[in-house]
Amino acid sequence: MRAIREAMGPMHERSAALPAVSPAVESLVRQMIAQVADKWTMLVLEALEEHGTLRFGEVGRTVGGISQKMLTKTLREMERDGLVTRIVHPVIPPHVDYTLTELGRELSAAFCGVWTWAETYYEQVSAARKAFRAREEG
Amino acid sequence: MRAIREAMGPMHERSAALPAVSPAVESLVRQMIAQVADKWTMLVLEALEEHGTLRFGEVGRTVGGISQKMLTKTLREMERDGLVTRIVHPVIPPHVDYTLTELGRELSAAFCGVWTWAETYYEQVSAARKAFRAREEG
DNA sequence: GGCGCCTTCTTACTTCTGGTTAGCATTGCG
DNA sequence: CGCAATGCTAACCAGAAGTAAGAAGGCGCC
Repeated sequence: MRAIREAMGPMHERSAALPAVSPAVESLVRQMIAQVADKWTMLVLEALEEHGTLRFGEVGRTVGGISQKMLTKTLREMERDGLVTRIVHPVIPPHVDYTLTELGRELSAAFCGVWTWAETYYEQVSAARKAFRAREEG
Repeated sequence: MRAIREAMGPMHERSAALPAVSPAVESLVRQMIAQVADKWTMLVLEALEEHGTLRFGEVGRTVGGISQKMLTKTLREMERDGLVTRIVHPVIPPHVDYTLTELGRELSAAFCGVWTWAETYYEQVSAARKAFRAREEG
């Protein structure tokens, strides 16, 4: 994710003609989008939204297919951004609970539209994909 | 993105207890999310939504900070998934126009919530980030 | 006529992210 | 004793993304 190209690298220097919002806000929002528009973040968000509070391993199993490393990293970043609270119960074996914050629930709600879109249009998308393949092969 | 771990690799094999939807649909939707929840896809989507039809270079400048390689790849995938139409005017120098399809506009609308979230809460997020840094350093 | 420009896209080469595997810490249980 | 359970880290490696350069080909400039 690399902090949105820390100086807006190649491809010219951004068109000067942007909508209304201030460039600073625009840049911040883009940073957030870049960090939040991550596969694992979305999946973890949905898992926690659906099940309430989950332990580390439960999040992993619910999300499915995520490595411990990425799960740790994703949850850390989400905690850092105030999307989840992380409660460590100092027992052996370790027990850590993750819960969405209000901010996290809001974001989850915002992503809801994307989930709905995916569920609504996945047939159209796979049709488009098939047509595309046929077009380029034929 | 790797097609949602082509066999749901590590971290056990998904919890058997999932909501209502069929596992096949669930998996397909996850694939789509994984491919569509990409930083560049979101940014390109927004650029095209906002400006209507754009040429290759214009998309790049509007998005800002994207390499030509990734722009080509992203637009190709979006075309393949039926999100944009790609119209090549066979002139020299080359001239290629990109426009959102109805499907793309729907997706853009779905992402609108995320943009709104980001604009609404970026102050809270940066506050949370600052607090987190203070907490872990102090 | 030769040179270079324009724009989109491709092709090496390099850097960085993410996955895999192994290990640590610490208590209880067989 | 030794091993399972749980959250997390470290080392290593494949694959993804960034960088830079080139190709195509008609047109303007000298």
